[in-house]
Amino acid sequence: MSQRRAQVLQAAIELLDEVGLDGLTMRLLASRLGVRAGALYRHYPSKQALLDAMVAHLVVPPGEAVPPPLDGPWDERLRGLAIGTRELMLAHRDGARLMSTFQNPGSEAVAFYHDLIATLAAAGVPADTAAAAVDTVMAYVNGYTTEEQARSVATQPREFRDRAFRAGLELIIAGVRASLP
Amino acid sequence: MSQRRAQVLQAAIELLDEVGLDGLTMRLLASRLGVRAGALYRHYPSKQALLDAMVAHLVVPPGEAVPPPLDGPWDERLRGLAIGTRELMLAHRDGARLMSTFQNPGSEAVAFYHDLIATLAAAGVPADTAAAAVDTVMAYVNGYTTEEQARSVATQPREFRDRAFRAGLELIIAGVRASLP
DNA sequence: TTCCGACGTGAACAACGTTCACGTGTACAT
DNA sequence: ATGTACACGTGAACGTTGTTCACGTCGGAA
Repeated sequence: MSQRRAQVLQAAIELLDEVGLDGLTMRLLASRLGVRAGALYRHYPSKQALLDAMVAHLVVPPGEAVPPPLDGPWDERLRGLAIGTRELMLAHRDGARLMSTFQNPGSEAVAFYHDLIATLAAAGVPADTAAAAVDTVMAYVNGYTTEEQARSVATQPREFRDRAFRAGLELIIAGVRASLP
Repeated sequence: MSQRRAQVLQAAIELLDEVGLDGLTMRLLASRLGVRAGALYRHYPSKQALLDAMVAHLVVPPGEAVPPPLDGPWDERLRGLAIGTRELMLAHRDGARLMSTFQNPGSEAVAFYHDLIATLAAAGVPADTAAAAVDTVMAYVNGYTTEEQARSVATQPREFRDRAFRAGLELIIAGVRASLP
């Protein structure tokens, strides 16, 4: 990766936290780099490509271990997936909306999914229920966090929102547990 | 409501299904009505106001009874809320995204929520769990349907997606049931 | 020295939401 | 019949957006 390319990416992420996704303009980003808008297209072919790069960079922070535990009981892994994903989204302004602009799941994430589903199945969860559980948790995380960040500047304190999120998550996990023999 | 105002609203909804939310332009909508873009501002003060009116019109289709049953067992009511909301979103292209541009919950919806929470509580669900259950279901419906509609032109047939949605929903309901004494 | 590649400029293009002074026509009251 | 009020639409513009492109500049390698 080109040196300058990385600087553009870095500046874009910083600017996102300052002005939000709607305020993130090619011209504003360029001016932050002391440059005109057209110059950015030397490094990224389009704004969408830049947004994709931002997602990829935030999802896999370099030099950081994979957050969710790769072993352990199925419910802890499911919890780790949900909490870790939400943490990732909350780490930056409009993080959830930004993530939803990205569709390529990435082979690493896909592998993690399959492994997680296999773990659930090994714990006795019916095969179709295991897949449904992972999808359900992801849909819930996405829906909850998107709405949470859309409600402008946090009407409720973080602790409250954490508790509500955990409550819903435990509800789903309890549902999965109920499907065990 | 002015006659013309209703025609603009009607045309906007039809155009939404043809070109999607991103293609829904004031100029295109105006040309569909045989008019210039500026004329639309006689009827709606802004595009956002028009989008809000579209949501309000779609959420409460005139001359149609309230879809979710107002009585019955708590799990059927929860199911009705989830399925009905998803049905509403799927009724039009980009329906989920359109709904999420609207934030005023509307007093009617709020009343329905409180009534539903009371029903859950009456059935023995702990008070905080009841509120969490409704929030969780709504977050799930939003997350699932948004992702479903974002995946361009339905990679999977409707029947499959219905089954997957129901599976996740039943998972949450089972989780609520597990909290009963 | 020459050449090449990375980088940036400046001006433009099309499209967007929005505004505004200015025209219509229709209906109702005088 | 005349005047007036109102609903509706025009046409042109403004500022902003993403994007393109011919043209520069500058440093290092051949």
